[in-house]
Amino acid sequence: MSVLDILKTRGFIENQTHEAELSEYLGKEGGSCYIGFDPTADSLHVGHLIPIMSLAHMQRNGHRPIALVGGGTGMIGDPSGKTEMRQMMTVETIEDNVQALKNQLSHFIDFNDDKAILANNADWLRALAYIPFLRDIGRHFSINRMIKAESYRQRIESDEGLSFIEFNYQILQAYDFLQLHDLHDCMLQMGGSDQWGNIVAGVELVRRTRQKTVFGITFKLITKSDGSKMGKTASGAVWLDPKKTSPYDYYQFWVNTDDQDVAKFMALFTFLPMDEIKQLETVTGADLNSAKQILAFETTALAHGREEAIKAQDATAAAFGAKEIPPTMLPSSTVPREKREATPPTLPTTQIPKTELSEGIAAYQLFQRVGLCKSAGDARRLIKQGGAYIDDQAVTAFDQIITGDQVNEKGILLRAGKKRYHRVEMTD
RNA sequence: GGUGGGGUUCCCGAGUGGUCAAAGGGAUCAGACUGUAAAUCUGACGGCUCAGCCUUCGGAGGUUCAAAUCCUCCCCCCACCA
Repeated sequence: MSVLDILKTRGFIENQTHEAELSEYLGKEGGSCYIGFDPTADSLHVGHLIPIMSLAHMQRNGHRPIALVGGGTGMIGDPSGKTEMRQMMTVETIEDNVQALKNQLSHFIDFNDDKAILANNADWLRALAYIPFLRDIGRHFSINRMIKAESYRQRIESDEGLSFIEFNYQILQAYDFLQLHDLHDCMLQMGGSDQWGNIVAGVELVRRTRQKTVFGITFKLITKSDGSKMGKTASGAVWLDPKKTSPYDYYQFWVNTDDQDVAKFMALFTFLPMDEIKQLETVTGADLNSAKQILAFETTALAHGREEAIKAQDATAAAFGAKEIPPTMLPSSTVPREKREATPPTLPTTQIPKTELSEGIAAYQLFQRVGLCKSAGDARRLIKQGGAYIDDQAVTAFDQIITGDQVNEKGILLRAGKKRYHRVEMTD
């Protein structure tokens, strides 16, 4: 089974060029493919996992993935799918982001011994000479064709319009493909479905200038069962950077997957074998929770390492109760299945001086102070509605006084609702 | 540049002088039910030293006992025309 089939059955692929040739190319080892990443943020997020996982699949099947960071194109901004002009970024910011990207990608892809390449299109784009570029590359592009594309047309008709540099984005991206083809023998570009136009432009440019057939694949836009885009929560994107989204929160994000999405996400975001994932279809009701634990464990282990995943699992057990995971479920997963002694989770903690605590703090002020509630009024409401707990005891009065006597060696455990915890520690 | 229509609490959107902290919906947060899911039901949803008070309706002034609502100037957005 070639990677192409794997990606297809796991639900990655939306569209592709050259059905037969591409299948043949990926059927034998030693191929190469690339995906572009925009260095517009200092961290990747869950939305980037589809391209990342697909590169990882490529590598696992004997091909060499290339992650192309848009150090050059990031200074322009891709108009595809955007309705506003992008903010231009400084060179320094982009350099920082490129470094961060590589760190995160290396969790999924092995960059050692040139088994994968991190390329930066700044290397060739910044040195570009305008006249030769127009002569050699620009002449292959038709304005007529480009302005017919939906993404450009929208922008052209809008009041802001489309600036000349943005208009060149597709040409530059096509040129990237050409460069990677020349430098690394790269024959395949993959990308989001909004990239189809840009990818095809690259395919054509290589054909015209090198008389070679190269390929393109676009990924499906992954939506949740309710139709919304996946990867966003109320508090924003779910980041791969542990400083921006803690491994525990990352794990929780996956545990909270909708029932209907579990199998789909398992196929896309883990490497567990498909025949085992298929068996999930017969799992219903509360048993699905075990599947979600596995999903969360596997995804967290990929992004943050096995150790962090175990910590997150234990913290989850402490907060929500430990459960055994049946050995028959996804047997290939190396998730710890036994019911273990729950260890206290590494929860966000606030330290409060002893002197202050001995005077006593009203419960609602405490909840506000640690950030569980955004205002005193918010905290009052929470308490009034019975959603505030201290050491698993519901707080009954908003002005209940908390003093140092109630602090044991572990501190006080505050809880808002079912899922939000915060620890208070007393300091001298 | 001209003409017309707008800017309301996180978002959409009602509100044309007092009964407006401002309808309705969405999002969100609690509670119930559950399986840390979904759906449903209930409640909350500007701030505070909370049966009271304070600050909000693009900005600055003004009229009035009283303004989101009326007047003046300014800023921004949208549509059509140029």
